[in-house]
Amino acid sequence: MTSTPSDAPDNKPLDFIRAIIEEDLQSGRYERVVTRFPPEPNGFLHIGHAKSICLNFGIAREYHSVCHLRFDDTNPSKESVEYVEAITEDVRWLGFDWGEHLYYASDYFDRLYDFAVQLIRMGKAYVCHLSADQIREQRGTLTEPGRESPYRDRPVEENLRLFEQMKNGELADGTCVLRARIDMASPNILMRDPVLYRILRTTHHRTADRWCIYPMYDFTHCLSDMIEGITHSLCTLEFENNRPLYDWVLDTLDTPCHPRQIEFARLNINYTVMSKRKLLRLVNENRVDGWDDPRMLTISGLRRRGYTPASIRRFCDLIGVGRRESWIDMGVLENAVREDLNESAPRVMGVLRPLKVVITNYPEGQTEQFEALNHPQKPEMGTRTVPFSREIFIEADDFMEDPPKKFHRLGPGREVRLRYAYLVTCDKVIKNDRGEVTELHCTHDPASRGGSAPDGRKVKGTIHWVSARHAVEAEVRLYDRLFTVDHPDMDREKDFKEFLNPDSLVVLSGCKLEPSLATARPEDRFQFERQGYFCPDTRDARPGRPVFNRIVTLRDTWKKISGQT
RNA sequence: UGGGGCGUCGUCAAGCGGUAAGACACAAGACUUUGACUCUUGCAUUCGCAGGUUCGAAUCCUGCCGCCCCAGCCA
Repeated sequence: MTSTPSDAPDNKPLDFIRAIIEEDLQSGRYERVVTRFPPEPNGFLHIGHAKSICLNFGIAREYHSVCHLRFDDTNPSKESVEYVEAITEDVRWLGFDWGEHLYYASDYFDRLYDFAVQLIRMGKAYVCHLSADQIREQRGTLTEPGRESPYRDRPVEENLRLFEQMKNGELADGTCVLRARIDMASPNILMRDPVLYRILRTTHHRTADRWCIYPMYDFTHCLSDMIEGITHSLCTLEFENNRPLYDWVLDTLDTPCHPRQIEFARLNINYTVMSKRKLLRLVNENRVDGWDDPRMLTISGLRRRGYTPASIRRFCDLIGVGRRESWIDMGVLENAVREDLNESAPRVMGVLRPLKVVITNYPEGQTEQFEALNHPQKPEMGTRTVPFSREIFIEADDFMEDPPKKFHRLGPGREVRLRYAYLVTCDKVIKNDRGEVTELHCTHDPASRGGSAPDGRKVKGTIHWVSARHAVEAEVRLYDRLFTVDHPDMDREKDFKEFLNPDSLVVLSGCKLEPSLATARPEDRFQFERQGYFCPDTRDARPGRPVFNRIVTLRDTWKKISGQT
């Protein structure tokens, strides 16, 4: 086999992992590159996993190689097929393909058992009857060495017999464990005779009740990597302490290859929580609408929210990979979708908080069709037709009774352009008994048909509108960050749920959308001009009852100028 | 106070002895029938701190300081 050159763009500096891989290929340490993404099926994938997925599958792609999808399913008490299915779907949706290489650590249970027996035969593992508490107690502390187990020097034959009894279900849960025989005085606590197997009578989602002993992570992971011929085993920083053990197992056992573990910093994003444990709590305690709540940074949540796979890949590309703990600003993620959707999303008009406007000098009963660009910068995306009539809706925010000088929109006596339609001037403000503006009377300039005046007068403001008679009524859901503080799970006293943002979801009903939106399909994404990007909610939208999710807002310079929040 | 890591702009992040890339954010301006997009310009005399080596250091050496990880029969 010959080494395969990377396809990575050479205009960009290599991250430290790709640099190591290049070295390994050049030095001949490895002849090819095989990676793997090894999720435990005990929860849904989130944006942090996407970083790992893009890294592992991305490297495989660059080296014309493969990335295995392997479920690390060694703890049946927390795992289930539902998670396996969700994870599979998410990885595929992100745009990656593992070909034939779908594996389960549980597929290796027989071989793992044999490796354990081998270790026992070598005098490198023993069955320990100490209780969990006793093991902990004898493990020592960060500064004191541990004490050796009284069972440490059991004869090989006895260990073999006992381990077989464990496997055969002759011993109750917790009776004993299989431990590696390494060094109770090691400064690395993980090397102080770590547990390799425990007895666990729980039905496994794949092997059912065939096993009542299950291998631990440190024993399983390195051997699974080895069995699959993985060359570079990429994981997060907290596994750095496990690397000596990873290497010990593979060095001690007679194995044909030895994958290289490389650790990188996990992804942190502010104003959210990332751990599966915390996400699970939000789900279980009904603080969100399930794992795919559009406010959650799970892959399924982002999908339902309307994020594109390309935007998530782009995000992972932007943040890079390194070894320092870092916090990425939520804005970077938002920027990645905007970048993608700005290119691809057709533009439409939708009024979220409608204010009725009557064009008093426009003939009653008349309708005109205006041609609107689907994408002003991309004529190839075509045009559509938008109906106009005497009564329309505009955005309530686009009118101010007493506007400041810099406000370019509508106000009493002010003229504004209705996008693609006419220039209109506000003549009259109608209010209810509470003093709230309920309706506007305007006059249009018939000569400004299409939006520009023949006399060339400049109108600074252009606002969007929807014909009242033709409007599609819809529910629109506006999302904001789930938490009010940048590091919700780093407060010593308060639980992270105390920082949930009560305004993270705002449901608007009675929104008025242009008629073309009546036929929106689940995969469609639109830019509601001047508002943001939106998509139909895949769970709640029904024919005749449209529901749209706001994916992300547009950048809003006016908000900054006016000092709104 | 054991061991393993990490410290370059507000946030990410290049740099690997030759005199601080880029991105986001921010600021100013241009353009604009989306206050969007796009474009232009500005934004670290300085690389956790202190010494040292060198003609020359973010890069090498020494010593401090700060932060993260490890004492699950979780992964």
